[in-house]
Amino acid sequence: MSSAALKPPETFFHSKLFRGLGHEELAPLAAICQRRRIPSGEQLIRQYSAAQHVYVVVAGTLMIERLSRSGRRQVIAFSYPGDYIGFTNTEDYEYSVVCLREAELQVFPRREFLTLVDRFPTLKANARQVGGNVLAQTLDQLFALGQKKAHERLCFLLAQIGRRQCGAHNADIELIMSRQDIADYLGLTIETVSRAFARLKAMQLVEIVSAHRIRVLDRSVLEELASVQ
Amino acid sequence: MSSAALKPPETFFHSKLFRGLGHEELAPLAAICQRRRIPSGEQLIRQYSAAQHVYVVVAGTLMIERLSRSGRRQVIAFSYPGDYIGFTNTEDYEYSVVCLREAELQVFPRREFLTLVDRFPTLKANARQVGGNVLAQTLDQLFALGQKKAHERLCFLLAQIGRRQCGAHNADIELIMSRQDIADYLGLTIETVSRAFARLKAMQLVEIVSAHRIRVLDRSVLEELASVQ
DNA sequence: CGCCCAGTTGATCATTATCAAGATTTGTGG
DNA sequence: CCACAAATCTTGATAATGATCAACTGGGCG
Repeated sequence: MSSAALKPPETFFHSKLFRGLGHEELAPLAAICQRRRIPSGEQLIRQYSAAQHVYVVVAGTLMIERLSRSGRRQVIAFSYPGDYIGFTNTEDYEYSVVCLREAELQVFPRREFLTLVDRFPTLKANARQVGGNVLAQTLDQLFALGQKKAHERLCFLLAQIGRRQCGAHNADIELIMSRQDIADYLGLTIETVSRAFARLKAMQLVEIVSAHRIRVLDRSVLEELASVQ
Repeated sequence: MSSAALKPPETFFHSKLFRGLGHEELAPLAAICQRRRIPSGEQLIRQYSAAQHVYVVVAGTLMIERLSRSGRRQVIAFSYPGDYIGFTNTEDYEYSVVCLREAELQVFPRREFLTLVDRFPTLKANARQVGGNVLAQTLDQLFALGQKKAHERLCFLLAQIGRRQCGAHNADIELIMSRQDIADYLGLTIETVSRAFARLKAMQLVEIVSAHRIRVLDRSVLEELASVQ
């Protein structure tokens, strides 16, 4: 864990949170920023623990999930580079965060970070927008779970991941998470997820290169089935 | 629509948003606050319209919903006195709001309201908490839709309404919304909702006084089935 | 009074879950 | 690098749950 104060500010450019900021804003941010590397499989945030930090994903993939006493699990989101994590308004985190693929994160003490958010209008506007995106994304997922069939929900996830990693080549979708993770994200079982993949393949919407690599053959139909609008 | 500037500040006390505020904070709030009465059935917010106002419910009940192009509907929340509405971080509302029971609202111009939020730390803390509650509530609903069976989802709604109106007598739950509204909130059909009621009755958890009045007979079991923790 | 609408109940169908078996991938040690 | 074990994923058969279609009930209101 080394201070990022010595790092060039370009490392901040990965997130919407820091878009349009000048050196006078980035410098104090860098001053309170630390770096953290999380190996795959490790937990970053434990549900119900005190919310002391805000994170920005620089590299890797993480999964946000919620467990109930009865042992049921709801996956809330998959986090990619540029996403922020832990920006809750409550005292405690209401979810756990685990690392799916070795990740690198920027770590900010929550209180100091919020102070800077208050001080810099651009940062504040960004934070508000990013916070709004989280709610919007959750509402999308809510719509998918409430109104869509299994194969439509899977399209919803594929389209979402496709949009996220469109910076890469736009042909293949890489599924870092397991079938169980997908099932718990979509409110299904692994068997139903597997059959939903088979169905999309039969519909010639996708080609299943491997269990974790999906080639989209008809993006427009995929988007149509995925649409929550 | 009359300005609330002339009204006594007690009318503000209904919402968490205004808890702990002194006169120096309430006065400028009152200065930008207007009152609005909405008749039952009328629309307060149209999906995708520009987010220009923030509302606080003083009386009545409203329903927040989202419609897709394909005609499917997801009900997102039912709003009771003390709740705020429209406090989005995006440019446009991503949902519609309709009135279920004649409502009275405080109306604040969004921009001016946010300026005051910035100026007053207590108000800011309150706004943050309330905003956090919305996300928390949406995550609860997400868990219910993803992980729970029909009768458990119904318990989730009943427990939620029970908590909201517990200021009243704690015996009966009044359901202002229709069975279709409940169905679209829980991601079910009206028939399944009806059968879920019958099941809870058979389990002796509730008594169905009338279609819109439910007597809870065993709160602890109801809460257990409703629990998302 | 009788219509209309919301809600309920019943019969049947479709979808998803569960249980079980096989296939494939991944990880590990030789 | 291969072989084997373990874990993950897929597929099949069956059961449970919820959706759909249809008929019926009951309360509110002209």
